[in-house]
Amino acid sequence: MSNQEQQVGYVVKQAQSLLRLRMEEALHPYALTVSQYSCLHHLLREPGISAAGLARATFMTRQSMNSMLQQLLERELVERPARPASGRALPTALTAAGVDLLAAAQAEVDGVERRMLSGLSPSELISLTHGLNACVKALGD
Amino acid sequence: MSNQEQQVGYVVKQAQSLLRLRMEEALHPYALTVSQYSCLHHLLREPGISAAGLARATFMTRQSMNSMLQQLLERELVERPARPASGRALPTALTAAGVDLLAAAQAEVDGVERRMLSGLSPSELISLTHGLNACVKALGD
DNA sequence: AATACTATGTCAGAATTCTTACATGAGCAA
DNA sequence: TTGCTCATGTAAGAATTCTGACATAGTATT
Repeated sequence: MSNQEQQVGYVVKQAQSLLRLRMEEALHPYALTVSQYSCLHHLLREPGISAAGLARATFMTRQSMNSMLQQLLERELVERPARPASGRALPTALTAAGVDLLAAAQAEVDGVERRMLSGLSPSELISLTHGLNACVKALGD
Repeated sequence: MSNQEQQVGYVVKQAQSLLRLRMEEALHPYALTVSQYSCLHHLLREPGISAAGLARATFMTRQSMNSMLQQLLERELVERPARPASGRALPTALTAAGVDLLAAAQAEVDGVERRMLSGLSPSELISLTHGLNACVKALGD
């Protein structure tokens, strides 16, 4: 293997790709994509968020998010009011079915994350998180 | 911000998304997508590789890679023989123009990577790489 | 030799996501 | 008030990537 591929950027991409693959496998029984799971996951923690805010939190465009929310609405996993109370933002939240499905799916995804970190000591995990956050900060505008 | 989002998986995704965004910006003047750049980058280090091997190295399907190679062939940045010498694999390599474009683009991308790592000490960088590689290993089959 | 298995390339179509564009509502300043 | 700016939602279309399927070539197995 070429040592150029050991550049940090490549390893970040490799880790993210593999994590996504394992998450896809874990979420398959629940008929959820990783993007859909991320959406539900964030909705549990920030109910009433707008689609645009949700898109920012999950690194998508607001157009893609609205497209995805349509599917989740049809499956009755999320709900939105027909009209905004004020402004244009439509506050989105999980339904009871959405909460239940998320809970089941999250148990699987948590297992994937535990597997990912299984080779790291607590101090190594702290170093990893610290390093990644430093990368995010340095790349932020 | 919810502390659940501080899970390592989320930070990995955040770092990768931001890195991709900065790379897109850096590559825009060269009319290269990040995927195309990754392809050219790997071709420099492993000339004669098959499209399927290239796909594995860049985390895509071989169908997508062949689709992308068509564009790079039309731009005469890469070249492939019309018929395989043996077997089915078509060995792919950079053209002189591909080497030149890659060199210019890589200078920009290297700057992005330096920026990403600018807040890390040498030992922190080693810890980060070590942690990411441990994640990859643990998630591998 | 005959068969099975694996890897590669390719085709067709679907799914996802993005880009571009426009309309609407809120806040702010002149 | 009027105009400007920003954020949100939405629509239409393009671009990218994936899934499923099939044919071919090499290799291994029986």
